[in-house]
Amino acid sequence: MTDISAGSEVRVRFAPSPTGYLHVGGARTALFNWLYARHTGGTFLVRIEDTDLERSTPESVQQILDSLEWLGMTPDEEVVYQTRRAPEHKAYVDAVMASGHAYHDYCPKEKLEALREQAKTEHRAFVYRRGLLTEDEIERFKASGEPGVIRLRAPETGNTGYDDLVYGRIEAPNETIGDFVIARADGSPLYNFTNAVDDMDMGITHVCRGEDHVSNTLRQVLVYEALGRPTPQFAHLPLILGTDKKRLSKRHGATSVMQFHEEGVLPEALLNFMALLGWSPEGSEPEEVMSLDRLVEAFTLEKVNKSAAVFDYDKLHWMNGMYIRQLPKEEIYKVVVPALDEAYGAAGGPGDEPPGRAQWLRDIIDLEIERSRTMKDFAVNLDYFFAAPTEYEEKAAKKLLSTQEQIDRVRQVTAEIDKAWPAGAATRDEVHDVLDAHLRAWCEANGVKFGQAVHPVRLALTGRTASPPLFDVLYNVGKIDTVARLTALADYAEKRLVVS
RNA sequence: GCCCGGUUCGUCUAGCGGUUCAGGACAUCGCCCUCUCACGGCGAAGAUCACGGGUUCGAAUCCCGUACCGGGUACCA
Repeated sequence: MTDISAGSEVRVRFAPSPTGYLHVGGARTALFNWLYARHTGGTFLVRIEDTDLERSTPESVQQILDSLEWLGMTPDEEVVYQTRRAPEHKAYVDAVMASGHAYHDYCPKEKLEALREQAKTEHRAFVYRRGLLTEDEIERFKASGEPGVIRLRAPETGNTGYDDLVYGRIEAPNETIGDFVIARADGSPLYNFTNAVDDMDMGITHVCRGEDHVSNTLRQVLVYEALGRPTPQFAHLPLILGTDKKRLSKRHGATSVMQFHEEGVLPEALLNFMALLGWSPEGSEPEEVMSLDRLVEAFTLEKVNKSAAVFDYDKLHWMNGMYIRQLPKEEIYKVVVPALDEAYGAAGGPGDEPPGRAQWLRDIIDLEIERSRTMKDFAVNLDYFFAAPTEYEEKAAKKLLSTQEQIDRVRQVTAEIDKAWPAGAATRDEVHDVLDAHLRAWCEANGVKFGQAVHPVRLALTGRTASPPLFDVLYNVGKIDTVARLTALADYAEKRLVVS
């Protein structure tokens, strides 16, 4: 077995089968291929493995391509579709038949089943070999009209192996491999054959894929050998698991790339996070938040791990928050303004008051940037700017508004805010500073703790106990609404008092 | 069953025979900042390096075995 000559230009490929959307496992595989290509100045290709007609769909193809594009990993050459390469596949099957490395096999499924069962009870590996059937049997099966499959004739002694760039030497005795099927009875070729043959024709130098393909790689090495062709380098990547250490699936949360998109995860953050699943940069000082350029620069196959990694949504969201805070504000507005429009329409806002709704939207978005972990958080957390709260956090209401004294103070604070609010077109800072100073002075004079005065205001305006700095919220809610909301809270609290 | 892998804090990981009674990050908890939350800063807790044998003056690091987990063993990919 020979390897593709070192030094030639790197060509890698991502080869998904279009039987569903692109999930994080596939996306991580694509990313490692893409990073490796960029790091080495090589070429990144995509091949759609759609030979399973039963399960492949054009929708899946489109979804996978869309997802890759969203992540910014577009192929450097035209996408290859396996089903369009049927003539080439047939030529290779013919070649391997002609050279005696493959043969027709007429063994019916029932007999195979029986053989498998028997092997199991004898604690042996089941391996199919030419010669399992007598000439008589072959003739009889042939005559029955049952179409035969084509099997590759595998060596019976010695070992087959290869050097995995991640796992090291992988080797198995040939007596455990057996003659495997390379083409169905209808002539259509199977994965282990097409995969190897297409990689040859595409000039792939490095096959980088999930760890679930390690065992099959041995079979593919046999295909290369049967064809007398050098093998590419192989690098297998550890699997990605869910929190229960089982293979990541829908019940763990989002698994499809587009689902992360919809949930407001930024592509850069997803990429960064996925890169750290099974890989870490060389060097003594640890890096976690890494730009795409930095990832490309630092990425090597040598630093890929062998063991499976659990997908941690918390850490992804933390990292996404980091990326949101790094984003230029304009980028955030571009996404969040339309999201707010969609969620709330023309509700709320400053009306015709200067500086106008567009600026108002930007102002309130600014308030949530350091508080958001996904792009979706904005619309959820800014709701009170678009409509007065309809309910108040129960625990806070009980604590802050259970005595007449407390309620009276809310009314006093309301009056003070109303009185102190700067007239005319004051800026946010002016409003903030003036109200802050006035209320503090009032608290001082009346022996009220600042927090005591301010907490009910927050509850009145937002319905919650947590929000951006209160006077910034006030500014964007506006004087009239602020007073109205405070009055509403006091009325509500009084009603509760009477009832109880 | 057989073949092939994997196993360091809850999670992602650093570590590639001695400078590590194991470092960082997320999550958790505490303190600071502070009108709350968040951001930021500081700190705490958290790993007998799956287990058992070797090799060695010395092992998370090398070797063997066991356990557990995963993959393959298809006319799926």
